[in-house]
Amino acid sequence: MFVLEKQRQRAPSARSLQTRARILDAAEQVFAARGFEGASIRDIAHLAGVQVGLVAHHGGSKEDLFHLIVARRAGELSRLRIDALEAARARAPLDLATILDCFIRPYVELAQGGDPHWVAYGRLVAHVSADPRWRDLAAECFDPTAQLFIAEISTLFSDATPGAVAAGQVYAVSAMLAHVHSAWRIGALSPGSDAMGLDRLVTFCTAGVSAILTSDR
Amino acid sequence: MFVLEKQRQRAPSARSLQTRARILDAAEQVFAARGFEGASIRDIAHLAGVQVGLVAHHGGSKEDLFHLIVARRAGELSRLRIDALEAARARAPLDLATILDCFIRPYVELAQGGDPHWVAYGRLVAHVSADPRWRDLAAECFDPTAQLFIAEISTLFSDATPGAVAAGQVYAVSAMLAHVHSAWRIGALSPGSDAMGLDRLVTFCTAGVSAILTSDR
DNA sequence: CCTTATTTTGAACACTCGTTCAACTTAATA
DNA sequence: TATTAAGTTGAACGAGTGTTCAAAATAAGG
Repeated sequence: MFVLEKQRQRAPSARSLQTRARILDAAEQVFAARGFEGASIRDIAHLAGVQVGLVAHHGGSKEDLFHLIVARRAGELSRLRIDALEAARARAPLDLATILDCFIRPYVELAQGGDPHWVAYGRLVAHVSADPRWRDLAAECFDPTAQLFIAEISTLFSDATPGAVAAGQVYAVSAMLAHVHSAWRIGALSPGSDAMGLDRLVTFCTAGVSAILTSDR
Repeated sequence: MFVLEKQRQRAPSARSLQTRARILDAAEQVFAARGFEGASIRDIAHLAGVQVGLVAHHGGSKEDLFHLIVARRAGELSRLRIDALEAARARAPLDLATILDCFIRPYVELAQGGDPHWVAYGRLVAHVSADPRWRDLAAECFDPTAQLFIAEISTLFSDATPGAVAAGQVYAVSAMLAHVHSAWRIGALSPGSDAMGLDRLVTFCTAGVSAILTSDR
């Protein structure tokens, strides 16, 4: 899984870093649009404007590249969620709605926002979450933060089963992904911010999780 | 999309029907396990024990075959859901929990039951629901029944926005799929029936939908 | 500036893919 | 039973796949 790279003897040139970024961005777009199997290295190379061989040079194997892309923005997403949680905690004692809002809102706003990078990354997260093939990758990139929120909820419902809290989190995450991915099913979605739908989603998740955790003891 | 077949002049032989069934069953397994892109006609042919050419003969193009497989059991799933709804209506006036239970329970029990056909079909439904590529197919196979349940919920919450009811349905379906597909994330799942987890799922969905529809007016 | 590590090219390799089809076998119908 | 529609085989087709690599271009470090 992890091979130790040969140590560099020279700093990478600016052009090399730029090319690498173009390849990773292209991979992000293509993986998001077509999924892992549907994406091809040649599509990625073409979108990045480079030769096919360069993709392997900068991204390793196709699986390595996918891993790289998913891990690249996971940290920032986690940071936004945790920052939101800490900011909310500084304002007032945390309740369930606030905790779930801090977890859900950053993802939805990024995935539905104007930045194509994050829109693509949002789809990528959904792919990773849906396919058991990426179980380990999801565990590596997203579980730590999810565990943190689970712990926060557990302190709020101290007599709830750990399994019940975990179930609530999984259901909430699935609803969050459906909110972004299956928006067309719900109705014509106004482009740009859709705070009203987001509030509705948080309402749904809060009530659902609350019902699970108060009936389970 | 639809080409009219040349009219048959002879009844299909028993062997032909048997072969066709083996191919469709094999396709169901392979599509479910690997997704549309990941599945190969050769895998399907090998699992069915036939030559690659026969798959095209009985199933048409790969996309035709996928369509065929998804549509094949959609009717029975719908019938189970609608029968459950009518049986419940005959017992007592319908409430939200009962309506959602009638929609969710047949799918979960089939997808988690002992029949490999339905286990595979459960994964297939998740694939179709997750990928916007199958938007029309999902609309054809699953929307009519979903609309029926949405209408039932709407009569219960007469002053709720249609969009809010639809959102609740989509969130509930996503939680249902996550319950079956991401069971490993929630915890070690006891093999066979898991009625306790199913009740928890219905509790979650009922509370979530109820919260949406009573806060939205 | 020179050396040489690194990046980039361009092409090839060894597959797998979905689809097609002539030839052969099976079996429904008359 | 004879006819012949339908089912089945086995192989090929062209296109596309991820990956590899020698050679050329580039640029960092001495």
